Formats: sequence, C-alpha cells, structure tokens
Amino acid sequence: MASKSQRQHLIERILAERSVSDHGELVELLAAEGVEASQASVSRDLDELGAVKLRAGGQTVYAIPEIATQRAVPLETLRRVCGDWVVDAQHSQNLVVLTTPPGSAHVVASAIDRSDSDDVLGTVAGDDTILVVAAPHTTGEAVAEHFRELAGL
Amino acid sequence: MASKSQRQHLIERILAERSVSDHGELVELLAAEGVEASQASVSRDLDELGAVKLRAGGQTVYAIPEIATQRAVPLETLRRVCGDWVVDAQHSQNLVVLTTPPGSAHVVASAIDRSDSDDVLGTVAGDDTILVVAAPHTTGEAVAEHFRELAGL
DNA sequence: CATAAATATTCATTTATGTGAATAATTATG
DNA sequence: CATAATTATTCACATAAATGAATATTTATG
Repeated sequence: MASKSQRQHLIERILAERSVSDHGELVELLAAEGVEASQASVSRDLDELGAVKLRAGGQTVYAIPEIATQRAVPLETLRRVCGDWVVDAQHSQNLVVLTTPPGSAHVVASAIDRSDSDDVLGTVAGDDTILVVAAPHTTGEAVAEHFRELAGL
Repeated sequence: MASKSQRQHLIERILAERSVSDHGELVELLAAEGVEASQASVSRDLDELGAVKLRAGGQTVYAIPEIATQRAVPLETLRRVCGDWVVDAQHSQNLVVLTTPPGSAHVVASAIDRSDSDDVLGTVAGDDTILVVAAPHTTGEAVAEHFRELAGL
C-alpha cells in the first residue's frame, strides 16, 4: 500500500499537471499510477490538502491554492514537530519562549511560521530558543499553553 | 497518559540533571513527575534516545551523548519529514536533487543534516530544492533511491 | 423545484503503534 | 564460573489512525 502522504503528494502533482473534474476521475488517475484509493479517501485527501473546486467556463477543476502549498503546515504536522522538538514553553507578557534541543530551533520556528496561526505574529529563532510574538487579541500565556498542548508538555 | 515524546523529553531532562543508575530508578523519577511507565518502556526509550551507560568510579550513570541531543534525528523522524515534504528525488553523478513544496527545503535539509548518515556529506538548501552530496563510498543513485524510499515515492 | 450527479460522512474493519507483564538474554560481582 | 542484578525482547493486548463500502448530504441541472 502506498502511504497516505505519498498518495497526497501524487494528488498534488496530478492536479498541477492535469484538469481533474471530479473524485472519480482522480481515483482513476491514481490507479493509473499504481495507487489504489477509494472516492472516500480522495475526498478526505482533497480536504486535508486544502483543495478548491474552480469553475472556468462550465468546466470544474480541482486545484490546490498557492497559499496551501506555499505556507500551510497542517496542524497535525505542527503537532508532530512540536512534540519532537519543543522541550519547554514559557511566557512573559505577550512573548513566548520555546526551548528546543540545541540547534533545532529554526526547524520548529519554520514550521510555526508556515502554520499561519492568527495567534502568532511571528517568530525569531536562535540555536535552541524561539521567541514567539503573540498577537494582540490573545496573550502570551494562552499561546504558551497552546504550544505546551501541541508538544504534549 | 503522557505522550511518548513527552516522556522521552522528560527522561532527557532527568538524565541531564541527576545521576540515574538503573531503569528502576528512572521509573521512580518519572513517577515522581507524574509520568507512569514500565521498565520495558524505559528500556525502549533509552534505546531510542541513544542513551549510553557510563561508568565513573564504580558508579554507573545513564547519559545522552552530545551527539545524540545535538545532531541525531531518529530515522523515524527523518522518514516523517521526508514523507511530508519531499516531492521528488533525482540524481546526477554523486549529487542528489530533492524537491519540496516552495519554502520547505531548509526544513528538510536541516533534518537530513542532523541525521548524520554516513552516505551524505552535506546539503545545501534553496527555496524548494535541496542538493545532497553523496559520500564517495556510495552513489547519488543509491542515495536518491534511499530518499525516495524514505518519502514513500 | 424535482431529479441526478457529485461530494462528505458514518460505520465497521483493518493496520500500525505503543504498552506492560513475563521472560530471555546480558552484564556485573563474589 | 556461578549467581544475582540488570536490561532487552517477546507476547498479548489496548489504542489510535487509516480505509472502503454504504449512505447521507450537498450541489448542479433541466
């Protein structure tokens, strides 16, 4: 069985190269690449990939928005990254300090940056420390708690 | 239940702070922090964390080598990172070109750098492309195939 | 607005992962 | 080298994630 992520990458590539108008067609194209999947799985995949249905001149076509491929890190991924690398999460005022193993800070910060949460204005990463600036509408405390939850701390 | 990664981070912290001479002691220290775990789990954790048993003057003490905390990314983690972000892996001579979604290259390259494989001399990451230099004793083809396997491609 | 087509969701099942108890294997010690 | 202490592994089980078939829901179309 092909892995879920492999299938989803393949879907991304297929959508970038061809026009796909419905789930059934995508199921067939996947099968042509040797990947078996049901319409139900395709539906879930498109949802998880953030795919949208475009209508251009009577034709409907699925596509993955730039914003989805360029930025969005799924919450599930952010959770894994934080679980793997975030050792501690403290806060002071609207600033959250995340601690990671030495040298790992920028990996985590990059994932956070790409997760485009409304609660985070931005991050700055050192070697084993990340400063996370909480947005005005929330608090450092709440954001720190959020990261502790993500990291399983 | 505390997550596995939480428990393992806690073990790292405990070992950094105190002298732990056997699994049973570590089980107790974990319990004192509110984390229940059996000796079997502790054994597996220490293995996965790359812990070593040091002997200093009759005393035996567990520790996690610098190389483990600073560099080693577990194969399992590298597999997840590649599965999530590596879209393609091609090679030419001893160079492997990995393709990722835009902006994600450095996340993957960082994980590869920290996985200290003997087969990889080093990486250079752009925006959506990583150059991986294969070591002399192997080939770009073999390394590319390795990454395809990791990524589920 | 009725009907067909397409898509999302539920449910049951499979598969993968994590776990502790028991035990095997290893390592230390007299 | 025998024995005790420690550590790794096996096994059975629990939990979570992924999946397809069936079905409910939504969307398009005459």
